[in-house]
Amino acid sequence: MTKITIKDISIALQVSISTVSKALSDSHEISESTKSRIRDYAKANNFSINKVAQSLKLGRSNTIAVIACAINNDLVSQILEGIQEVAIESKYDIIIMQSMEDESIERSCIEVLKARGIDGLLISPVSESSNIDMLLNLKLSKVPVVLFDRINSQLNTYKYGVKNFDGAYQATVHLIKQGCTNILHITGSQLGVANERLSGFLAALQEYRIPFNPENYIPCNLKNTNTIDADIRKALKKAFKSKNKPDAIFGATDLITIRSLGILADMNINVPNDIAVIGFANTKAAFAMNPSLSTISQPGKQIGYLAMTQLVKMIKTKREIDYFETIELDTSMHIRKSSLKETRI
Amino acid sequence: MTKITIKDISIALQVSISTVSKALSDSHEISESTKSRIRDYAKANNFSINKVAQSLKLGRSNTIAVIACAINNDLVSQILEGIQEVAIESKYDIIIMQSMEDESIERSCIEVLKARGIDGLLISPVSESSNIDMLLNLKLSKVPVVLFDRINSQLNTYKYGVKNFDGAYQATVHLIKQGCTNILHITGSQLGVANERLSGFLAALQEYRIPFNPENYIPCNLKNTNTIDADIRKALKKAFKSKNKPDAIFGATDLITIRSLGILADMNINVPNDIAVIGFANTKAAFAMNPSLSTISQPGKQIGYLAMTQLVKMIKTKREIDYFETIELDTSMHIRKSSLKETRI
DNA sequence: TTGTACGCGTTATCAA
DNA sequence: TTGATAACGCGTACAA
Repeated sequence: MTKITIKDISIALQVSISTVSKALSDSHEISESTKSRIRDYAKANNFSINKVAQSLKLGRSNTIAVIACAINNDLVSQILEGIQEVAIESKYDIIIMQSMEDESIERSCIEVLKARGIDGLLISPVSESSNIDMLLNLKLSKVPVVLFDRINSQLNTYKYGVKNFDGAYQATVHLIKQGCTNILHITGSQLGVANERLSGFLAALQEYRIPFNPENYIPCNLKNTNTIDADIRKALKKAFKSKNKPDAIFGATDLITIRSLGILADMNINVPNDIAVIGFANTKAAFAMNPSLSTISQPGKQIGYLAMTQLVKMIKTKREIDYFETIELDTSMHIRKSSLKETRI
Repeated sequence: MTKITIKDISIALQVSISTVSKALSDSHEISESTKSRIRDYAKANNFSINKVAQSLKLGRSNTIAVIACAINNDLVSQILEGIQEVAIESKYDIIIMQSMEDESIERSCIEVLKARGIDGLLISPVSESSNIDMLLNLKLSKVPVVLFDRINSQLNTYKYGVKNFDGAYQATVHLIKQGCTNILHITGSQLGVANERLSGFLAALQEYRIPFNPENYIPCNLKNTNTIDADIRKALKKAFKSKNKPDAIFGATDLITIRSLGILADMNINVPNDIAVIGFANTKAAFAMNPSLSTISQPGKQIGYLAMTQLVKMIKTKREIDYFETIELDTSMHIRKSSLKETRI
């Protein structure tokens, strides 16, 4: 048994190819009787339409693509959930790809997708300027592009992310209100959202008249867990050797914050009493940490939902769009045990 | 600027379409001079070939698809890494989809992929018998299918997973050697790999002449974290109220084990002294738990690598294959603090 | 070395 | 209500 086409059906049923085509798309031009004959035969021989030919003919594929830097984190999976929800309602197929934080992989993803004729692209770019040319080219080819999460790209289009400044500010204020005055900010050296989070952190310090010690700014190499761990461990060792020991950590990402917690446990440093910990994180395991991890979390599913909804809208209104918005949603703070000084309970 | 085709190039350069086609695929039939003229023009106008038309013509798409039940877990992301590695060398594009543990979503994924003309499919099926008909149909349409992770499907093809029995056996023996005799096995009610893991668990008990208390078998509803948490919490409460309290937990999955750890912390039950914990898990955060989580982990990347390599091989040798293997790799045990009774240190 | 002509499977236009 | 035909963009015999 091999693939069967509408031509095969037309021969078997002694009708024309166009009749079959119309019947299968439930055209009003075809009588109910022939429609059902054709449908029955199609089902019986489990015919499935050749979408490749269909795409070629129609000039659209009913497919959108998502390019994320990595899909092995909770924020991205939550975003994908939101995207899928819209996709199912709106009957779009989704292609998921990961750029692995690498501009050249990102480039080849975009190339492949362009060649494959997607109807729209959702992307969280590797960096501020990565593959701008390609994305621009897509836009010019009438393929709408919407950004999510990493919304610092120079590309002019719709962007969906969160208020990184505010989230960082709130987290820092929370720590300060716990009595912390010597807060480490562990972050990434080349992270798109790092600047805003740093700004929020600094703003909170300033607000409460807490001097900022440049040594407390700790950028890590986010390449992999080994480099992250090494950088964190080194910084913590140094910090705890100094005269005025740190009393809190504000982590800029999921991974940074979680690894910090593990390293502290390994160093036998008590959290939250010796040092409080809070950080940006969407992990579902925050609750399962010990102490349970306080987090600033992002409305991942909603980001995906909104971004995809906008993309679909742009696909359907083919008209050229020159007006764009950047939507920054609120983060939410989840205070658990890791940032609650026990004297305060 | 809109999309440009080889026809456009042929007109601009005053050559025939076929010359352009041949030139772009570096045919020896075309002179170097025309080749470079054509290539230059193509690059200058950032031409990208229409893969839809190409697929239609060639009858293949140079694309393989991966269907996982969910991509928000470390095992799956590691498997995807392995797959991507092979894909990059062998120049295949990858489409990733998730079935969300739902047979009907799985079905529509397969339908879409079949219609879209993929060259091969890697799938971790929702259940033992889910969509067997569709997968069989794909195979009969000469689209090779390779299974990974959930290799209990009735489909007859290559399958790549791990020795679940052995992994469970080792974990249980480890607990027994720590002095545990009243071990809870928390698992999933409808999990493809659950039976083998249960068997390994029971075999270890029998080996060490430890009677099995049926109450210690705790199947959870894996639908979401709420149902999992509720089931675990209920079971733990009950177990700790009984005369002979449990002294260990062997968790069947990532999520189960991690949630158990969190719930225990929440119940103020000391791990590992009150109760030791070990479980199947590939999470990178095991280290960051407190106590750090002992795990049985799977060689995810290798599973992906091998499965994809086999798939590519099957795609290239178009010949009908009727001989298949099931490859079960070794798991590895990582003993951390959660399963080490302190009296033993 | 280059060009002509056909077909992949589908939809759409127009005629019957 | 149905059918013949052209076209989507590309690759490939075959002819020149």
